[in-house]
Amino acid sequence: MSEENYFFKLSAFERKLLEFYEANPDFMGPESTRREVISFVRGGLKDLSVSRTSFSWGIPVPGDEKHVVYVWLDALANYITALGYGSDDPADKARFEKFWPADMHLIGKEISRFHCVYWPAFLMAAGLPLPRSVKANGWLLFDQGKMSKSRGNIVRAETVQAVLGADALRYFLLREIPFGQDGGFSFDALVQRYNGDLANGYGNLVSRVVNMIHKYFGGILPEAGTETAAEAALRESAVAAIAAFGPAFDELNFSEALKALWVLVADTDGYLTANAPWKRPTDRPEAEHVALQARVLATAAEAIRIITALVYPILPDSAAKVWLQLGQGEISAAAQHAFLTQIAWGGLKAGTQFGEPAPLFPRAEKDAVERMQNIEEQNTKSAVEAASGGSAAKTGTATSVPAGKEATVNQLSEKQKAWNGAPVDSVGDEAVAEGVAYDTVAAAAATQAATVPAPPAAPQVAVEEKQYIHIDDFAKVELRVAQILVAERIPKADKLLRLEVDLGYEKRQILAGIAQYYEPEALVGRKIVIVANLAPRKMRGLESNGMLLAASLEGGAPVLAGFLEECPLGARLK
RNA sequence: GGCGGGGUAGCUCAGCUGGUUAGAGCGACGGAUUCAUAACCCGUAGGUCGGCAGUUCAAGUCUGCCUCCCGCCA
Repeated sequence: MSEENYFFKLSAFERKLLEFYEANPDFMGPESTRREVISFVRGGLKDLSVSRTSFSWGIPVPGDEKHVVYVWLDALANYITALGYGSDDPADKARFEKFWPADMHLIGKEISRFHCVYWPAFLMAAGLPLPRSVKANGWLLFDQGKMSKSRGNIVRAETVQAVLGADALRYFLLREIPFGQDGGFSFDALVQRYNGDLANGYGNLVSRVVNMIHKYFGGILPEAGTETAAEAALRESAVAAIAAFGPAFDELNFSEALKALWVLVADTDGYLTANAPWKRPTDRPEAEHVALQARVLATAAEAIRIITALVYPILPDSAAKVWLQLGQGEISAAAQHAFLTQIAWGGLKAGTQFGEPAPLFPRAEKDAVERMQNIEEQNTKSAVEAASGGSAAKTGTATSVPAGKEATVNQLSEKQKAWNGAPVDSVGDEAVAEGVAYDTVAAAAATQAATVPAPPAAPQVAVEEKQYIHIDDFAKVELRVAQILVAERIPKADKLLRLEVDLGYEKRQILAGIAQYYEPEALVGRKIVIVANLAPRKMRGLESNGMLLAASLEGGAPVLAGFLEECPLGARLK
């Protein structure tokens, strides 16, 4: 078969590209990718076919519309056209000026050629600045024997989030898998990391120190007093952790950064045990013991403060809790003022009122793995059902999406071995805005971690003009007691839960936007209040008949309405 | 088939320009302890560093061949 194509004269850029790589050693990473790409270019570049006439879907070539632009030329160009390149609108132009060149394209390693060779050549040809760097991460592989029974051997981020929390997933991906390398994902490994590093390590350390400060000093941070050799050693350990963490993080070497930081966790644990502030030898005078307790606990708390500040990008939810326990307020505010990047020993002030101790990472029990597998299995089943009939569009997008996400998913499901969860839904948009290409969940998590989370919106108290309603208006609302029979997550919907409730006289399906706050399993059997005469509505293809009542807090978790005494199903509230 | 990256203790990985008994964490086992999330602390566990050959006074660490895994390309 033959057809007429337009070609991009890639061969003309061979030398320029090699010179560029030479002059910008940090452009590509990790090192393996860099070598691979350079060696590829040295091997000679052929001109690249960039149009097709054999089909019509795609963007017509200007001036020769029987051709459509084919794959990588248009795909890569999206990085800049999405930012406003080529537009006459001043706002678009300004946006392009502001965001281009991108600081980093974060991609999967299999598409490094397109981002490290073709894309720079296209930009050179157009006279545009090149992205400052392209970093390629590896794959997440699945433990074959364990999970790939049915065809759907993917794991969704929500599954892990539901059982262990999003922090746990971020931590696992960034700690377990050295950047750039392939890494295996398994629920066992995840739980092992979670229990070992988070529950037994960081979480337990925070717990013992905060508890003792409450127990021995009423929750008020005591004055550390004079430093002894032991405190000096811990301080030096903290300084070393700070020094190691930043550079490793900047190089995307998250696993090394975390490893270095966890040395401080272990040192702090060891320091506590060695000084045993909970035990007073009989020959130690009371006053002396109190001084020791003060010194040891204040020092350990300071180490925790350092650990927490550094780990914040990776464990944002947990770090925020610890920050409160340390009496430091909202960590997002500290992050905004760059307090966290200027972290140095000695930030805690004596006299600070500590918050209440609260568990950070409850130890995962043996059933955690099973629970995640069950959730995943159910999701897979529903996904398969939902997918039947809607696969036509898939093939088309697989070849034209630049970031490789769709392409990746397809390849993986073919090969039945890689893991690919659903990224948090906001990631996609941010990726475009920042000119960052996403690939696997690891990449998404990595970048999420590298980005300081946005501060929560300021609490808003709605001041509304008071409008009275008549009793008849209220009577129109049919509130009834219902019991939840079934609760399950809906594939690709991170907020919605599908509930089946029993009203005594009938059963019905209700969709509720509480998936981020309630675990489906925990809801089954609960008696709740629903609006029984709300007009039915379809969401995600499922019909919702009614709604459930919950106290809703601005930016906070909802609290389902319930009863203290027993009451029959279907009973009307009025 | 071509190019590139990998194969180090049960698991996940460190090991710079070759140099004393090959390391860390987890897991396992033994001990100690109770502030803490059956957590923490201490100690033990001995892996022919994928295989073979070579260079060298000396090789996971350099060279060649082989083998297995992975990516890109054909």
